[in-house]
Amino acid sequence: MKFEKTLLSGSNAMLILSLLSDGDKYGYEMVRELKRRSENVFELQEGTLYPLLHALEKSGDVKAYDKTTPAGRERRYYHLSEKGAQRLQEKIREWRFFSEGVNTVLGAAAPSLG
Amino acid sequence: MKFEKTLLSGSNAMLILSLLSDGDKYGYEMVRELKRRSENVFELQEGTLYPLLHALEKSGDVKAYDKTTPAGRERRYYHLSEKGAQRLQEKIREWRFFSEGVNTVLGAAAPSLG
DNA sequence: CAGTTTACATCGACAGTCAAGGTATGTCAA
DNA sequence: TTGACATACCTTGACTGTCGATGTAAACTG
Repeated sequence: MKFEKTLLSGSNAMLILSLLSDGDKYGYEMVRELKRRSENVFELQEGTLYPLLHALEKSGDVKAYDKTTPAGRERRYYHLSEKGAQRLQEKIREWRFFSEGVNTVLGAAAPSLG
Repeated sequence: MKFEKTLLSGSNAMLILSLLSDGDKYGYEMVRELKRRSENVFELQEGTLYPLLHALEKSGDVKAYDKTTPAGRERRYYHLSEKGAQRLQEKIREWRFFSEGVNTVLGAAAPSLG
């Protein structure tokens, strides 16, 4: 099933931070992990992810460091900072507030929603 | 409480259609009604609403007609078409699918969400 | 009769996302 | 060893949705 990409707006940062709250990860890994965790609902594009990671790094929500695998492959890992963890909690609150608001409006018009 | 405006992206059309599923309404009315129904969570801007209504009219999801109040005030009412009603149902499905996806990802990282 | 509310509308700017493309290296099978 | 594919990072230009500001005009209110 597909849904409008625009629904995603603003939630990607939250989802990224959420992934990182479970342990340090590198970009490419996040794309797969997000897809896996959401049961294929979300397919984060790299063109969205990398600029987002850079922005999160700049704002201090994540810290980046490089690491090379035994095989010799370079990876850029991201670590959730204390600030980022707080930001995640705030975003989760916002999300719940927002989604409940939507459901309230929908429920008012169509009580059979469930 | 505030939340990122960008979270709204894509959901406004659904909310508008939802309002209209409850009966014909004019623009200005929708702004107040949405605010009321969502318990002040959503404050739809007129600069967002009117272009959106025009787009929905163009796509055939709503039909517009003019009506003058006894007081002499002109109003442009919008009526949800059959096509619009179907579109609303589709958008609601998308929304539920999307929000459940988000909650799944958040839940995986923070099981204490409940 | 001045100020506020109602009512519709447009404009320029901005943020988030995407598709497409670019670079480079490791893996694996023919 | 060559060619295809997966990994891994990144940038660019375009598009969409929203916002804030602003405009216009009529009706209500003190």
